[in-house]
Amino acid sequence: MNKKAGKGKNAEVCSRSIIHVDIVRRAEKSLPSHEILFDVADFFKIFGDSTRIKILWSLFFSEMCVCDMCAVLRMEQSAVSHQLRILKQSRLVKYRRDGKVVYYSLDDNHVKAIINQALEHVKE
Amino acid sequence: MNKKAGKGKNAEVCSRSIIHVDIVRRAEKSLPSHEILFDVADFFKIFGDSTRIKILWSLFFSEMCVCDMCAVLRMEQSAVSHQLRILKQSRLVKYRRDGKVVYYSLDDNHVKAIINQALEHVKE
DNA sequence: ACTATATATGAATACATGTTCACATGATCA
DNA sequence: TGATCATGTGAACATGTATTCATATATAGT
Repeated sequence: MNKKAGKGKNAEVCSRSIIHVDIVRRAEKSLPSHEILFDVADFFKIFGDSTRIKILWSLFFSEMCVCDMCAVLRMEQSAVSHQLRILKQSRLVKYRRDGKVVYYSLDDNHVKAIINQALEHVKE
Repeated sequence: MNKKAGKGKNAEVCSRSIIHVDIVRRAEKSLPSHEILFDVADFFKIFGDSTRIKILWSLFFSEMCVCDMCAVLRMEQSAVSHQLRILKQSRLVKYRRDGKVVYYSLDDNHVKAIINQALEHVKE
C-alpha cells in the first residue's frame, strides 16, 4: 500500500506532492515552543468555565469573601472554594484572611480587559 | 443539627449575618446574564486547547490546506479535521474548496490580538 | 476545652472533550 | 465507471474537569 514504507512513525499523513513546502516551513518556524503553546492554552482554559468567569467578574468591583460569592453565584461553598483554588494557583486572584473570613481579590490587571474583549466578541 | 431546617434547597450556604449585602447586590446587578456568561466561557474554551492554538497561529500568515496543517502539527488528518470543524462552527476560521483541496483561513480579526495577549501574560 | 462558624480539600461521581479508527464523502483523472 | 486522493465524520475510548458529599482545618467566643 504505502510506497514510502520504512519511515515508521514519521510517515507523512498524506501524499507530499500537494504540500506547500514554503508555507509549512514558515508556520513551523514561527510556532512558539510546545511548552509555551501549552501554557497559552492552559491560560485560556481558566477562563473557559462560567463559574470562574462569574467569580472574576464579581471581583471587578471589590474584594469579596467566599460567603458573598456563594450568594452571588447561588452555588455551594465547596464548589466555589474549589474554583477559587484554581484561580489562586493561576495567580489571577489573591486573598487575605481576616479572622474566620477570607477575602479574595483580583491579582492581575489584565483580567478585566481579557474578559471584556471576549464579551465584545460574543455580543457580535 | 441544622437549626434552619425546612428551607429545603434554598437554604443559605452559610450564616447570612456576615454577608456584605451591598457588595453582593452590586455584583448581582452587574453580572451579565447566564447565557452571555456561558457564551463567554465557551469562547475561551475554543482557545483552551493547544492543537487549536497551533492551527490558529499557523493561519496568522496565510491560508493553509488540511494537509499542510497535519505536517506543521505532526498530527493525524482526522484529528486536525475534527478541530477545524470546531473552529469553523465558532466562526473563527473559514474555508474555500479548490478541487480536492480545502484551504482554511482566519475569519476573525481579533484572534491574533487575543492569542498575543495571552502569550504576553504567559511569558510573565 | 468545647462549640460555632468560615473556608479548604480529598474522594466519588457525572459529564465534557480530544484523539484514534474505520469508513463516508466529494473531487479529479484515466 | 473505477481508481485515487484530500477531507469529513460517527463511534469508541481514554482522559480531563466541575460539582457534590463528607470531613478537615482554622479562628473566635464562651
